[in-house]
This record gives sequence, structure tokens and C-alpha cells, in this order.
Amino acid sequence: MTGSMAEPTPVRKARADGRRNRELLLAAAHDAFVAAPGAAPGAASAVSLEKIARAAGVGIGTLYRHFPTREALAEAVYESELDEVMSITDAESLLPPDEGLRAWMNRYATFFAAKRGMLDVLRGGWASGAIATPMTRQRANAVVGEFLARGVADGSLRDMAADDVTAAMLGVMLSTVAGASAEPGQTQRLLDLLLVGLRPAAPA
Amino acid sequence: MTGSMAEPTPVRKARADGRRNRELLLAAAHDAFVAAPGAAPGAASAVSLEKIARAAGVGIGTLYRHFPTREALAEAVYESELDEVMSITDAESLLPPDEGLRAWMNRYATFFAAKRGMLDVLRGGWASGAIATPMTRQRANAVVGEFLARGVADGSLRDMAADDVTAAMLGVMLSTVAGASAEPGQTQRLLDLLLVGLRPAAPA
DNA sequence: CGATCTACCGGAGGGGCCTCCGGTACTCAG
DNA sequence: CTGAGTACCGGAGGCCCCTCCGGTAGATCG
Repeated sequence: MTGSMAEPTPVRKARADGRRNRELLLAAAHDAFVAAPGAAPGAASAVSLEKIARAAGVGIGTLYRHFPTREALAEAVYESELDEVMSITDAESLLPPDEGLRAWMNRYATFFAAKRGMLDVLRGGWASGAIATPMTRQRANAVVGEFLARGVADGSLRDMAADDVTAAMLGVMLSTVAGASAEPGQTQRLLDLLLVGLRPAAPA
Repeated sequence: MTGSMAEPTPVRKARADGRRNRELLLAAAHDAFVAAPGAAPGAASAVSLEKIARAAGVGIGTLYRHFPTREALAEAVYESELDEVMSITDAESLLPPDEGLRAWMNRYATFFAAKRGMLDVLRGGWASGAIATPMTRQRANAVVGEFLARGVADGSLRDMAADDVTAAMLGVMLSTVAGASAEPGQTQRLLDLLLVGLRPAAPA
């Protein structure tokens, strides 16, 4: 019923303390994530949001208002890195689509593995929705879809739903990178395995 | 250094109250898991261990002593079902190995999906170790390895590390069953995709 | 330059997680 | 049957999660 009503363009500008607190929180969170991983593999680092708020010198309520979920906070902290990962590099663009896709997945896996601190913060939430926030996942789908389209065009990839491929890739990440027992070679082997399935069936 | 010393076979027999409490806890946990799923897909059911202990009429400490981790509790509750899932049925045995493996994976997926209550209890832990407890995972590896061996023998499957295949399967489960947004068809499609990768490469 | 009006602050509060330890009551030896 | 030793009990305690709301300080208007 509200139809295509445009937003009333709120005139008031954001309060200064609001933006300052946001920055403080981001900085504190970043520090916490970076410091988190910890050498001991067994240690369940897991950053506390209350500590982040305290480090930023704001109340816990303020943290939750700016970042309603842990995911939102993690996403904001790694925003620029995510932008990079969620796009196709020139090098990847020049490769044949199947190899380009493989290269991109590898970049994604590296990002994933490097941000263990981020994973620790997300821990406990992803059963209820996503390792990849809906928006982030859409972005991944877009990238995957682009590779698939090119691959279908030149015959190097099968015609598949992008979200299926994204799901398969995330599955590999979840079971080989996120788990404590991760062995790096396994991620590579499983991504290769996935790519095998994506090639067109040999003409019977 | 202790070498192959046999355990001293504790003579004292388990105390009666101990075993009784264990049973009470298992019963209460079972009820909680079954009641948990809840119709509302968005609802974050998530059973509380303290509630289970209270329902069983024992202290929280008692629960933790009998089942040191949530995983241990879930495993104990579903022990018999797990035994069934972690073995090969006659029907599966009669199929060609590749189809048998596919059928078994399907059974596993069904189990996984049916036990959402179990998943909810596990939520929050599996970044730090496993959706599949080390022991459960070993059992899965054994089953997968059996199929692989048969498949390699008759040429219907490639020679691969069983744990890689298990990891891939778990990945599919994690990203298509565990997530809230699960679409049942996707699990099937991804398992099919996995099987494609497991077939021997066509002789170039 | 006030006065007003809200957007934003911050922490108290109810609940859960897991650990730790003093006390109990069950089992076994004599 | 009685006493000794100990396996097991149960909850208090420290930490974290997330929500909710009274109060305040910052932006805008006259």
C-alpha cells in the first residue's frame, strides 16, 4: 500500500557521537579479531563482544545498536577485504572460465583461512542462518554466476544454478577450513573435486 | 613408557544412583530434542542444558559429569540411530558401489535432517571441532572407505582418500541441511554433483 | 542565542554456559 | 552389622549473551 513511496530523505544529519562511537567500535573489534587466532590450535579463542565494547569505551548497548548481530560487526570490520574477494580480478578474467573460477575459489579459501578471528566471532551463529550473510552470499552468487555464464558460453562449464555451486563451495570451506582439524591440502583437493563435477559431461 | 599395560579392571561396580541419573538425563534430553524443532523455521529453538538437568531432576553438575560436552550428550541420545546410519544395509550392499554410496549418503542426509533438535543442541560448538565427533567421523570414514574399496575394485569409483569424501559429504550437509535456508532439493543435487567427481576420469 | 525534540547512550537484568569443590550416601571389607 | 573410604551429587560463582528503557547531549528551529 505504501507503494513506491520514496524515502523522505531524513534531513537531520547523523550525530557526531554516533559516528565516533561506530569508529571506536570498529577499531576495537579489528584489534580483537587480529589478536584472537592465538597460536595454540586447541584454544577456543572466541572474542567476547562485551570486551570489545569495553575496549572501545562504550556500553554494550551501543555496540548492539550499531551492529545488531555478530555477523554485522564482522562484515563491517572486513568490508574492504570482502569487496576485494567478491570481485573478479583481471588475471582471473583472462583465464579460461573454469580455471578462473578455480582461481577465484582459491582466493576465497585463502581469505577465509586468514580470517580465523572472524570465524571465531561468528561461531555459534551459523547454524541459524549463514556463514555468509544473505547479502554476502548474493555477492558470491553473482561472481559464481558470471564465471558459469562464461564457461557455458565457451563449453568449459556445465549449466548449473549459481547458488548450488556457491553452496558446494561454502560446504568445502565449512568442513575443511572452519573445523579445527583442518588440513590445508584437503581444501585444495575438494575444490578440485568440485571442479571436476562442473565440467560438461563427456558426450556419451 | 607405560607400554602395553592393561587397565586394572576397576573392581568396584558403578553406583546405583549414578546409573539411574544417567538414565534420567538421557530420557529428559531425548524429550527436549524431540520437542525442540518447533514448527516456526525462524525460531531459534536451541535447548538449554540447564533445563534438561532440571527436567531430569538432577543438578547441572551431574549432567556435565556424565556428558562432558553437548556432543557427548547428543551422541548418547541417538546412539542406536547412529549405529544404524553408520553401517551398510543389505540393499546398499547389493547395488553397484557407486550407487550404494549414493544411497547411503542419502540415508545419512535424511538422518541429519530429521534430527534438527540434535543440531540445535550442537549449535555453537562445531566451529571448534566437529559436527561429527572424532569417533563418529571415524565410523563414517569406515563406511565410505568400504564403498570406495569396492568401487575401485569394479572400476565404478576413483581411488580417493575416504576422509576427503567424508569431508565433502559433511560439507554438503553443513551448507544445505544445517542452514536455516535449506532447500531439500539442493542437498540431492549437490550429492549427485559429488558423485560425478568420484567417477573415474574418462580415459583421455 | 535559547528552547525543543529526539537520536543515541549505557548499563541493569534475566538467562545460559561451564567449573569447581564441600558434603553425602553408597559400596565393600572386616 | 558397622565402619571406612570414595564415587558421586548439586549448586554457587564467574563470565558472557542480548534486550530493554530512563536519561542526556546533540542538532535544528524560532
